[in-house]
Amino acid sequence: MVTLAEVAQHAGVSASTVSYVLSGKRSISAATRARVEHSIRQLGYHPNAGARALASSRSNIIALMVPLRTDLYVPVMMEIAMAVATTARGHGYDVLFLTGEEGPEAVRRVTGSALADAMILMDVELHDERLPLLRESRRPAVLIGLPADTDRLTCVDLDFQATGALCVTHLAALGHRELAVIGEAPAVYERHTGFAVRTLEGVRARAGELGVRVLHRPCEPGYAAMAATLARIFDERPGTSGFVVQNEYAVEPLLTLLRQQGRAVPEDVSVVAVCPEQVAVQASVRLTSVAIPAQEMGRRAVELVVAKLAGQPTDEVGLLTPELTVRASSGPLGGARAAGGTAAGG
Amino acid sequence: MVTLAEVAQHAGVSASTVSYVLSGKRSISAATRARVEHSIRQLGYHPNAGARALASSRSNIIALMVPLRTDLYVPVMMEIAMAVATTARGHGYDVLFLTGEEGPEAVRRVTGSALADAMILMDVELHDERLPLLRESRRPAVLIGLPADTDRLTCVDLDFQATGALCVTHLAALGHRELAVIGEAPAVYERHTGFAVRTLEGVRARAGELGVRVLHRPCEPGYAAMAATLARIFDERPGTSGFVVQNEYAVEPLLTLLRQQGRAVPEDVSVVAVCPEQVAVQASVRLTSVAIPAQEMGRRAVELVVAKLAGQPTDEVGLLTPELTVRASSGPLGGARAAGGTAAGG
DNA sequence: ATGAAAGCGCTAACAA
DNA sequence: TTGTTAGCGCTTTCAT
Repeated sequence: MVTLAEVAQHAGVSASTVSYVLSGKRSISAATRARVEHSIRQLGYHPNAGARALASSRSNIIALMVPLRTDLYVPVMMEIAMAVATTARGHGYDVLFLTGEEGPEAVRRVTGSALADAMILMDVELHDERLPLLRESRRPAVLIGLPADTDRLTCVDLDFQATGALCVTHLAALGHRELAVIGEAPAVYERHTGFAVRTLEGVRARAGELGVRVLHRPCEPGYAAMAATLARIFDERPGTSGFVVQNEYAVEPLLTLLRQQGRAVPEDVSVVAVCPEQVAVQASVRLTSVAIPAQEMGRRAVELVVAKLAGQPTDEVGLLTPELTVRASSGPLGGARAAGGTAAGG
Repeated sequence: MVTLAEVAQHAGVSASTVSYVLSGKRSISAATRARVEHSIRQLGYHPNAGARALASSRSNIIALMVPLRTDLYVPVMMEIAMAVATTARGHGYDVLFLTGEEGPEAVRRVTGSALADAMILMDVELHDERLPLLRESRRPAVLIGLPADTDRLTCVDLDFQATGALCVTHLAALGHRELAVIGEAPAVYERHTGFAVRTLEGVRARAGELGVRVLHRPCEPGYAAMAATLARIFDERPGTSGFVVQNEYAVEPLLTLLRQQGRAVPEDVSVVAVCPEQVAVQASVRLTSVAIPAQEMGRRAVELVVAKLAGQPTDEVGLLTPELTVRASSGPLGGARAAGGTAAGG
């Protein structure tokens, strides 16, 4: 293994000079810098990560805790993780991949051993067990998701409350008075996952303001579960004409079932989804949707972490504003069928 | 930060004793061990990762390179990554999450800096640029996927050649003589991804042996692409009655389109998928499928890496035997419709 | 069964 | 602008 000392000798300078060429923490004459850089390249030198971490007490590693659970939509998790990794590399950091498996203990282990300089946590629950440890620790942390108490915590998330409200506003404007929310799997609500709960709050608040009725039904993935859920909804509220779907695994089953029941989308029934753009666009009916900005969330989380590591102050909570894109799955209540008819607005 | 020296002082022993209690590399009297362990717990000591790595030249980190691309089915990548992470933790390793973005350079950087003790690579291409570097490097590496030349390389993968053959055997046994393979996106073949190419080889070889015709069509994700692909297939080979689908994004579009065209599954057309079990079970028709053992692959990769780190010899190539599970999407050619009729075997 | 001490390769004062 | 040097916290020989 090539060491810094060897580079120094090869370039005919002292070790510290090499170190400073690398870190840029003091000015170096052009000639010296050139010689050192040449030696570095020629010898194929890479600084030893452990030694560097020990001497500088900085590992240049950001830990990312991803949920072990599989009831959330996996591509979103992955997209966030990818965005975290690429953004982190752009700032000179590597990413340590931790699963939720270890639980709160992982926080202790990683901060205690100085394995990582900072942490990013995904899938935060409203009353997450890891938060007390995070607050104690003096290492920077950023949450992707919003817990109940954000005191001394930095968070990034889509504004799901606004998202829920936005969906209702859209459907109400089209004349729909009875809405159903197809939600995540029951387990997601049972463990009080922030985004699911907040969406619902947003939906209910806006529905109250606009005087529309809302029925909420969690839903397991798959066709069978969706069929049962849908049957119960129309049983209980036959007049339901608008759906808000926050469950990627339910989107296609819902569309297929509606089709089979002879309910045309969007002529008879409108559907608005909260999902990644790819899902909305590739569905069998192009979906009116609020996109989940997974990349943006990952990117912002890293940028906040990096800012904190640089000692810059950051906001506690950074909520991204939802944007609703109208596609083919929503239209006015009682809108015209097929081509030709110009639908009258609600 | 609590250091080993502080623990030693607190327990009234020397630093080396504490170190040996931690590593178990020499025998310690029960009394001493108890005192040391008590001090460790009381002080909340965690060994400093950097110092440990420097002194032992082992970081206890395994690097995992995941593809940046999004044309492969993401949940499989994630499941592998999760399995790698949890298995690694079980062996005392953490996982560094690298995206393909950096390319071959990442291999150099990670091995050169001693950031990781070993590497696991996903999404290996037949002639992968990273392989020469891996062979040079004296650090253990395991590939998930099978390159063209496996010399001095350890690989884990599903036996996709056998998988392709198995699908054809199943369909041929049911009497189907004209098959179509719905493949991954064109880009996957263009970059010579091993698994896609090998499946096709297996399909063609077995088809040749059994005298059935095969048409292969790559397919972009989404309904529109699938519709076009399907039209071309029936146009070219109207007698097609068996489908092998190796593209998770195409499964549901295919089933929906067949339904819309009035082709019943499995009475008119049989479908066999190569996909994760979850996809097969949750599809609108429960799919006869060969499961992709993502967890098993991740787990085996780590176990191989750990064995190599321990200096144990390992096989070069470990191929998992595919298993075909018969579900509702495949049946005899010209099989009976609906309930009642007992289908005559092919 | 335990201790003492020499590094591991690097960073960052302190000196010049 | 550059060099000298004292650690960073741990592992591991060498002693005892």
